[in-house]
Amino acid sequence: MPPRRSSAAMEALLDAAERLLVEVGYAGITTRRLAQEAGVNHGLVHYYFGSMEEVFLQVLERFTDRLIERQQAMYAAPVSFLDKWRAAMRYLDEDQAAGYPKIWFELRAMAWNRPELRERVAKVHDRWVEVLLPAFAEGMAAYGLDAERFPVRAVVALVTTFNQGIEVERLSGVDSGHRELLAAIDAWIESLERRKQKG
Amino acid sequence: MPPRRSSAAMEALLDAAERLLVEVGYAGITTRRLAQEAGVNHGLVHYYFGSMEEVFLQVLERFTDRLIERQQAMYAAPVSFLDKWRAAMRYLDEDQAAGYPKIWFELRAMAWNRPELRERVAKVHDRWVEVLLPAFAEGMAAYGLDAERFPVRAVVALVTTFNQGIEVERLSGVDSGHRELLAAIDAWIESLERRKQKG
DNA sequence: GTCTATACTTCGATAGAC
DNA sequence: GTCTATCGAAGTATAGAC
Repeated sequence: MPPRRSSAAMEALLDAAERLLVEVGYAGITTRRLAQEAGVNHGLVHYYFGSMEEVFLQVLERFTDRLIERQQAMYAAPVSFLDKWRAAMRYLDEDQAAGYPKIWFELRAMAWNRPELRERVAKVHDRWVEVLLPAFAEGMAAYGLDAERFPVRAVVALVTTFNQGIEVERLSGVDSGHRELLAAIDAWIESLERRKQKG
Repeated sequence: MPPRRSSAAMEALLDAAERLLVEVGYAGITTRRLAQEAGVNHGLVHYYFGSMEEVFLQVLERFTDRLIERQQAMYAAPVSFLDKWRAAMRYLDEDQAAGYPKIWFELRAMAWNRPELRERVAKVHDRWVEVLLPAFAEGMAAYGLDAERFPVRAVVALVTTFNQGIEVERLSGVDSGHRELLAAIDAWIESLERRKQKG
């Protein structure tokens, strides 16, 4: 019977799975290749996880746990909304450098065809929205934006969708207009911040 | 030697591939399953296409050709920008009903790990942007929006990313804030349209 | 053009030696 | 816990009958 808590081999396999998601995508990961990447015997994959299905489930679980943690930490900082925004946009590039968007969207693409995984992805999104909602409500109030015409829920939906859209485009090798868009938004929020400090 | 032009069996296989992309995703499509779904013998898959690789390539080619056609037709109509926008947003739901976003994003997810396919996806995006750019330039000018603070390229990037973000969220079973967001945008453009007709 | 039969590979998974 | 050996199923692809 495999241990319920982590061992060195288990962690090595989960780490290897993330690397392979970046390198070859979920469809290209086999038990043998996974074991090779992790530097362990392929028999251990089944010893520890029982099936590939379970491997992917635990990869998703571990990755999203960390994702939520980072999201919460980012918006918990007691700084201006502009600074929170800029920190979040910085993460967009740092995450890309670390390969996180590839990992995340490979897991999500896999989840499109597996209800158990999709449910988990939807829950992670809800947690993300829960973090963004109060931050943006506060920000919009501070900047005196009309929450009647642009409900916070709508603004947050715009932010999550545009954020994911940027990442999806990048995964396809597209980044046309991204720089201009991020610059325009930054300048706009900055102008709101200035107006606030003046008035 | 297989024919270069289409035959009934070829079309049946390409149609079947699209259905299977919706039903099981690209990773679940095998030659045998594809042939079964198309109602033809699995030997024909290799007779006509030579390999699964080539099947997917032709599915992508055919699907994106049609996609570009529809995009061009939609924005070519000689109607107000508001009407174009509403037509495009209507397509968002019609396409979903037809399963197109699932097909499209399955192909794109596959392309994340295959440079030849990714290049094609990037080209399709460029064509999309080429359609949107003049339409939005015209719209922004008509509504008197400041193209200095919000460059057309930035606005178009916002539209493509938010559009794809909505579809990606839907594929994960998420649609929180989508209704509110689309309603807010529609109301905003409508107010611009009214202001234009008054002044 | 269409179908069957089959070669060959690789997969997930298990059994059992160590 | 780790490794080797192996099973049975399923994959791609091809050869050849019809």
